[in-house]
Amino acid sequence: MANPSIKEVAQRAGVSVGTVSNVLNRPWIVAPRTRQRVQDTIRELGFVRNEAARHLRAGRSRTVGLVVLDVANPFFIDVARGAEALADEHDTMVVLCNSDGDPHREGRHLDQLEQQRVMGILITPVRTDSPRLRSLVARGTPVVLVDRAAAHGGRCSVSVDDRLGGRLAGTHLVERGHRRIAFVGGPLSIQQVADRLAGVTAAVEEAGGVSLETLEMPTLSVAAGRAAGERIAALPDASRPTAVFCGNDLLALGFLQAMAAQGLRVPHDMAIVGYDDIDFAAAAAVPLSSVRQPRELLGRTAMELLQEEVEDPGAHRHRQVIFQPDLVVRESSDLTRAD
Amino acid sequence: MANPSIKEVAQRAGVSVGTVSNVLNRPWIVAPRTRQRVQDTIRELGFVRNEAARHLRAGRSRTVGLVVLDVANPFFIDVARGAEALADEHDTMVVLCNSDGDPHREGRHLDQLEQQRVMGILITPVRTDSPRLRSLVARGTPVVLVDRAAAHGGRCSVSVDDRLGGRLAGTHLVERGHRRIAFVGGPLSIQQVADRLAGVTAAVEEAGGVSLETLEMPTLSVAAGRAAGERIAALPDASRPTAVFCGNDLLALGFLQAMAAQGLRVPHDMAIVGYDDIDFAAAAAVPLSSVRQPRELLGRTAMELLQEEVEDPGAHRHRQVIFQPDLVVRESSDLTRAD
DNA sequence: CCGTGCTACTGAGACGTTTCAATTCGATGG
DNA sequence: CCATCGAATTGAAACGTCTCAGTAGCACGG
Repeated sequence: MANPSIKEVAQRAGVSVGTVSNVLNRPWIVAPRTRQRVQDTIRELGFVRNEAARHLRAGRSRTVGLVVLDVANPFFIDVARGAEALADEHDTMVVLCNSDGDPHREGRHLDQLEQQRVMGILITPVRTDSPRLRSLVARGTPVVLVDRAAAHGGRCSVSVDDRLGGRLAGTHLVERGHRRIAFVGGPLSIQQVADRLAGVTAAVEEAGGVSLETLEMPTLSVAAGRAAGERIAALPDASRPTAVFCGNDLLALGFLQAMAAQGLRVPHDMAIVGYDDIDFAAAAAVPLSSVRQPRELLGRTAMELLQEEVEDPGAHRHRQVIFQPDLVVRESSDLTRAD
Repeated sequence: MANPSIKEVAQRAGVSVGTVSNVLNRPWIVAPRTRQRVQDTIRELGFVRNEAARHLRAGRSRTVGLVVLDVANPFFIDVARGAEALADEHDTMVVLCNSDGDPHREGRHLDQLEQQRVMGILITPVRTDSPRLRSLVARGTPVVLVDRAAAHGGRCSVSVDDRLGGRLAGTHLVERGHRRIAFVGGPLSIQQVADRLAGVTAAVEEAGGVSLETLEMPTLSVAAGRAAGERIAALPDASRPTAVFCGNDLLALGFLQAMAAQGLRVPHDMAIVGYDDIDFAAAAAVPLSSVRQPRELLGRTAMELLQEEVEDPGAHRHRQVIFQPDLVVRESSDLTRAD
């Protein structure tokens, strides 16, 4: 009635369970006649392998967990696509988990994934070095950090040079003549955000005579960007920055909306540079300048490192891959393109 | 060394495996002293439950599969969030799978999910009634259709009245005086798209004296929308439609970009109405009018129906829940709001 | 006809958990 | 002191698969 097992297939086909298993896993060692008979029976009975049993037997599953900070951010979706593309080639499944920037949620997902004995975990952690993550690794689950460099050599990581990204944005704005710049970021406890700030700070300091003020928002969302925009728009003209560098594109989009709502023109009254260069950045009210990251490549490379580690843990040496971002200048920070 | 099992915990704590299992699952029946001792041992050894074994024993997993047409579409991400919110309350995990509109990919995901013996599957199927899905149900995996009404009473479904949505958009454009309207849609094999077209068609026919032309694109993506926009922009002024209704917001955003690139003003030269009202619609170059669907509620309700079915299959009666969409008018179709 | 070597197949054991009937152990009451 | 009872604990079976040592059968050469 319910799902037939390998045993029932064996019985019906008149062979042993071992033979059915062989048909499934190493068909070439089974005589063609037998193989055919078993395959027919499988179809007839509608037999479906029980992954849980395989998994229990094998000790490890064929699943990889991917824990991201925000599924609503298309940046992470692209990272996931990259990871999944490679996973497909390895007959592996990717489970996407959303921590939403909450360490507690992150912990819950890690628990679940560890209980599932996943092959490994790709994660953009909420905090840099949680003990939870450390114990995970200690107990034998390979972890690859995504979009964040590993502090120690204890694990692999794939990241983008966020300091450089911040510097690119800062230098660009300084070169366009801005002397009052604001940085709108998410919580500085997120390493990427802190690094981007450090980058823009360095660029500004080198330039000299340029002020940089920081607005730390609780999240990296469109709503937070809108709130930040409203606060900045409320400043008197004289003290209001003329350019803003946002910690990611969601913030930038929100900020842009606020500018429109408050009647400030972009880029005339306010230049904006975002981060990530998500697809929607180019489609915004005013096309957004943004620091581009190789999103899919990030995910794909992380999965590559993980597969490498899983396939030969002995030979594997942890590596820190760091990509370079580049700046895409569009209308939001370029007066020459504006009407 | 490796992950300790319940057996090693039992040994170390000087109890039987049954007792450890009881501490884990029904702690109240274990004497406090023993319970404490076992819990200490668990912590000491870093014991982590093996979900595969539980699952094998239990016969079914605590996971639900959610198969969507396009993860890059924020609409489905919101649906997923709604589903996950409820899943959390039931201590259930959601696995998000992306069919990308490809029946083959969809089939692969369904195979994987069935092998995992998931509790159930929430799916926006590529085609209306695939045999693959039917056999899944026949073999005992509960399926709830999402964003699509079930043709027969054989399963639950949660959907939005797409015909009504199309009608709202059509009526709106007709009322604004448009007499040449275009529908830009994804493949009409997708039921939602066909229904939206049917709705707008009905609205146009009722109005009389209004022409509707259809442009069927291969996908519901920003790129496809851009391509559609370029084709329509290339038409001579006299025969070019003055308004377009796009099958979803991604198409609409792409279409909007093409208008800007070709020098056509929105809404003056071309009015645009999208579908889904994703968050980015409001942040577009010209804020998009769009037909809004209760995205999270869609996911949450689907999960509710599934849980209901799983918890008491006997008492469960399949239901078709249908929500009403509504139209959000913004600048892209409203001359009075444009500068 | 026997030994050898091969191919094809068999069957038991193990993976880690849950469950449940069976057992042990004290305490209580007669 | 024995019978009884309840609480606490035990131990084995079962879930479905894979693996591996073993067996059967056959062909071939000597």
